[in-house]
Amino acid sequence: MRLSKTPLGTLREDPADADVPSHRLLARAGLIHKIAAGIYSYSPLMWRVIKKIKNIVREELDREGGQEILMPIMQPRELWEESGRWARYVAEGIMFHLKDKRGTEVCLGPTHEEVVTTYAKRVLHSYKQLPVNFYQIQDKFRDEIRPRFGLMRGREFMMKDAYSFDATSKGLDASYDAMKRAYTAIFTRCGLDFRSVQADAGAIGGEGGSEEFMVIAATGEDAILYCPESGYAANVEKAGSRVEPSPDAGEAQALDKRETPNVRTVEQLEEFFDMKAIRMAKTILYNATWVDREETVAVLVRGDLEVNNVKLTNALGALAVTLADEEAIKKATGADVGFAGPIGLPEGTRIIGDKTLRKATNLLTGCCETDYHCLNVNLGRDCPEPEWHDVRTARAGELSPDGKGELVETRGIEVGHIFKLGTVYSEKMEAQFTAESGKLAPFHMGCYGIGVTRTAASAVEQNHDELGIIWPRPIAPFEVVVAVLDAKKNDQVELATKLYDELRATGTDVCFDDRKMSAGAKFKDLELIGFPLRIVVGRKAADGIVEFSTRKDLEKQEISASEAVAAVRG
RNA sequence: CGGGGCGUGGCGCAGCUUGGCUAGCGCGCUUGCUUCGGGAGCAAGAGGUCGGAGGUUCGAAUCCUCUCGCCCCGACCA
Repeated sequence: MRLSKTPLGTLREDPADADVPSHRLLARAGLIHKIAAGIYSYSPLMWRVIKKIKNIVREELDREGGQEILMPIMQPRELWEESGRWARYVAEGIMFHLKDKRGTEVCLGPTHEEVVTTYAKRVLHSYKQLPVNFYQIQDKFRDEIRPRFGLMRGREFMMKDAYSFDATSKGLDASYDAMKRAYTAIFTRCGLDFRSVQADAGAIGGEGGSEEFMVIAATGEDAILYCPESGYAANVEKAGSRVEPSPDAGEAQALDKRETPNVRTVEQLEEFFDMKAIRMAKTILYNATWVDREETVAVLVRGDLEVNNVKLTNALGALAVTLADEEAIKKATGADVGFAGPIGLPEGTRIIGDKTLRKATNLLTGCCETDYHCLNVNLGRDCPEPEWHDVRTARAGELSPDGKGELVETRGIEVGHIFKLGTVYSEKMEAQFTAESGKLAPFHMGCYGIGVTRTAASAVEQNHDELGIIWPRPIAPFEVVVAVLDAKKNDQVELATKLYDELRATGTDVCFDDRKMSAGAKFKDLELIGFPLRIVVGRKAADGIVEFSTRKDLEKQEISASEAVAAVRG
């Protein structure tokens, strides 16, 4: 490709709406063009990047036995009623849906479990056909509450989604492991620094394990915790840890109500009673939402710890939880904010207790009365026995759940997510096959996603400097650029053209910067776009000398044209 | 959805508070001459319903109302 013939559209200034590096640089380099919030066009060069990522994905999935298919973007409501997800996705406002002129409802697919399960049901009838893994690379649509960060969180984006069908859960384990291998190979080949972590399965649901593949980057939207000693790694939404056990407070003693005027926070209580937070139980009221109802629930967590919303949502089996507002708190406790406690809540209020409090005795808590707290509270004696769950947020510095070392925190961009769905969808949608026993059995399913466009953005997020993008070679728009510095000088043009032709002839992924422009501007453009290797044909062209450099270190080497060819290919 | 901010040639912005004549600046674009290894100089040009609708006024980018869009901060996901 001659760069004189492609619209580069590089910008000298940062676009006003971009603030993370990948968004800023992709836009400045002219690689993406915004059409609406979270909706982009890709330039010819960007499309090459995406195609390269797609090809790596294809090769590695095919290697593990994946078979590429293509499923529709528009999906009928009935299908989503079968799986029971229509209401949830509509309630969460995450799905684009519309009616056709007859009033039939369809959605723009945010994911394809329903469609693929229906397909599998039609074409897979016997255990002899299993296992099988179907995948597609298709645009996905999600009505994100807040699209942002350019390609990081779009409303229309490109995703590879794969679905495995097995006869047994053991088979599913093997299919899942195969995908894990494929994902590891894919992100390694893309040249990314990543880590796989245990994850929450979220709205996709399912009964089995789930892991996310995270590209390590400071601007990542997810916090992850890992243990360098044991290799344990998890999204904070999911992460467990070992914390200092609650101190032994002895046998239960008589409840002791104390006046605590205007003492509302854990810090104030520590001072007022000269007692550590670890001996207290915070009572936090949440408003939880289910498909058909809303309810205020009380959550008890040790004074020195924090509640994890995702764990709480899962514990309740709710769609979502939000902190109760002041009005709701007053209504539920009959007291001012800061005095909620397990004692004195309305009859029937669900109380969730974090497991760290299970054996604790003689706690300090609120008691739903303004300006009072209680000492020697014993859960189950002074209030109904809480439902015990792990609803606590793990933190860096705490011990890994395996006890082998301390947890360290870092941030990551979720580029891949693999799930064991089990039989949830196949049962709901009656997707069955004839097993070896001759009886019908539901498929054991797995589902596996890769954000293709997000992967491209994360590569930029992880590989850039103040001058621009530094594409990893396997996914660069072109691996090599041959640039004529002065496109009006015949000797330069001749040598450069010869080099370009020669490299092309040997199958090198090379483009030719034959644009007539000043040298400085040309360098800036090429550095912004980020081709990994550069051959500059300049004033020494007559002697057959060119300049070779890599985008990464920009160190220039004057070598002969033939040496340059060797350098590129070596 | 709640809170904050912004819509002015392709991009980045000024002008708006205190209405006033042909709406400016930088980048980019076109043409010519010069320049030619780190975003060149000079000259001449092209390009704008000031997001949209309604209103106030002799007069609106500027004031009022409505509306659409975009960005940033909070709960979801690849």
